[in-house]
Amino acid sequence: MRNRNGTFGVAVKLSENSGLALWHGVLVAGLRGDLPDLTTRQQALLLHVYLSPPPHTVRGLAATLNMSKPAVTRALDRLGRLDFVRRKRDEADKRNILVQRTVKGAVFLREFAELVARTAADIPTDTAAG
Amino acid sequence: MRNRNGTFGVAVKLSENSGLALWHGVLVAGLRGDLPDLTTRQQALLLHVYLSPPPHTVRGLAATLNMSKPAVTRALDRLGRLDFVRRKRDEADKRNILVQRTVKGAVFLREFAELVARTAADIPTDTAAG
DNA sequence: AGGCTTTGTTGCGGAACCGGAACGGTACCT
DNA sequence: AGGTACCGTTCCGGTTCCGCAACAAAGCCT
Repeated sequence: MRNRNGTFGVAVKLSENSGLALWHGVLVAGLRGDLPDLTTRQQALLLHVYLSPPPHTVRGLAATLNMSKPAVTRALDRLGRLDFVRRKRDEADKRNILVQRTVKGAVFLREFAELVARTAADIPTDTAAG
Repeated sequence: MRNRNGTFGVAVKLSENSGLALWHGVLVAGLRGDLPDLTTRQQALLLHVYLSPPPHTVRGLAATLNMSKPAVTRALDRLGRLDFVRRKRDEADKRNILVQRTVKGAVFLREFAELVARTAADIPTDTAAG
């Protein structure tokens, strides 16, 4: 079965109500936990850097994430302070900044992924087939 | 099969990587769309009101969502301005205010749920069993 | 009635965020 | 070398958010 993004695989089955419940559970668990609370844009940026193929430039991120360049710069500042992401000058074109992953960022995302999976496991499927 | 929350049903199967991909996809789609961008706490509050059984008081919400009372009040102000939620004095104990759902809020949440489901459908399962 | 507790709201200072515009640094082009 | 285009950052003004503390209103209790 071919998915819309062009890859192959079995689609994740998730009914609408389950999706809401999942989102709810993860958000609440996130607020309880001591993880740093990131802005929606910061979250999106972080995930995008880790889940989309490089290279990631400021301008590119701003375009695909639909935010202004200054917003991207500031988000990188914050994520950099948290050591979740790192800036590196592009030696080929020294105007560009390449956003790179870090070990600490990978650890954080793995923990977050476990939180999502754990939350999902607690949600009963209402109409299952989605 | 009994879930941790006490209800019955088949658990949502979601591998860790799929969870991250889902979160990423929804966040990015949300930034692109014209939906009002709510704070993490505002999202959590809204979802909690709609997915958890009433009654919902300010103090109760503050406790379960782990945020200060003023933060709840202001979140209610914003969600109320958006007509996603409504305040109602508790006639039994006039100190309390009961947070109630609205039609517009329900519509918004349904659209959001569809977005989640649609995004999930595009994610190939990597190791399927979660 | 008087005092005490509880509930939600508001004031206040501080911090974070956003977008538009201006800026320095780099690349390209003639 | 000079001019132009592009990239990321910084500056600026305005908005939003947060928590703590103080507050009015309502209940409770003797």
